[in-house]
Amino acid sequence: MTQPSAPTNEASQEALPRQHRHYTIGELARMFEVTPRTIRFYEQEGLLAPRREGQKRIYREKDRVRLKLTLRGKRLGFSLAEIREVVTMYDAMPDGNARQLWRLLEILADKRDNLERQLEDIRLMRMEIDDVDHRAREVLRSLGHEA
Amino acid sequence: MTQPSAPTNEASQEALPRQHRHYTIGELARMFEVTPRTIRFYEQEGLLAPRREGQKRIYREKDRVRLKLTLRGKRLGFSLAEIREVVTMYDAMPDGNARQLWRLLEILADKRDNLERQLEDIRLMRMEIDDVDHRAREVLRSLGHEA
DNA sequence: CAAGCACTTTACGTTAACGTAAACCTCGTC
DNA sequence: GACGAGGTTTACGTTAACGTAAAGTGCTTG
Repeated sequence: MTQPSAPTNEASQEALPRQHRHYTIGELARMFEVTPRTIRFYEQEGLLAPRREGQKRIYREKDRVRLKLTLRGKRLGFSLAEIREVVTMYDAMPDGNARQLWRLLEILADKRDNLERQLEDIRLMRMEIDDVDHRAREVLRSLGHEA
Repeated sequence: MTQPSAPTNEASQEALPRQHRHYTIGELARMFEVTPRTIRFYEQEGLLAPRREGQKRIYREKDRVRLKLTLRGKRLGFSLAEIREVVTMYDAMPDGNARQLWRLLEILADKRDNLERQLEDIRLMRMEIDDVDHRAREVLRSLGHEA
């Protein structure tokens, strides 16, 4: 219904080893179900830095991973600023000075704490949900009996 | 350094069974580390409905629980609108019609899916963090040796 | 009784994270 | 050569979730 044939760039690269693939903004957008606008915005916010081929943005594997991590961070409620802080420090690691590295460890510990609290929150909310679910089914059952 | 004595309302109720306690907006705000403004905002959004005593808002145990659940939901990335949908349906449960109840079950299943994905996200992000942490410590170690 | 604290309403301001629109290139293809 | 599908920049708009400020009410305490 969509692509009759046409060996697109997208398809033609499918067999390549991931490391050497590159992506257009549209491809990435479809992969992660976001809009190109979002991806450009992340670049503007310093989270991505694709190469250019003429005017067009070319994303490499590294960029794809960064986008993936960014979106995961978002789903967990981190702000773009927080995410940027980590990823940029990560990139600056090899030649980073000790102070920066300690700061990074600090941030990481912080994130970890955050995750632990989220785990607890999830556990609790699961219980609540199960409870509400149970009650709702009870009421439905009684409705069925009286009807 | 703060309260020399003064048996405040707050303190005087400390021994009461939870079910009969009531709270001012300021108390709740301190308990959950939010501002009164936030609590009023949640009321405006239909998440809370405290009784009034004259002009002042009086929160009962039920309100406190709702606030707690609301904040937990927020930490997990749910919007106030989503949270409201669940809690209002929960309250309407006893006399709710079947259609509403099915809708509720639907929503709950949805939330559960959401939580499951978050669990996976947390798992993955933990691994990433551990990895970065490890690398950072490695670099620090090497710095120590060369210094 | 003045001061101070906690509460109230009203209303405008702010920030993050994009959405949306306009106006423009640049291909391949019919 | 028109055109449609993708890409680009620039710029203003929008929404959620509050912050903040102003101006007033009511208690209780020195």
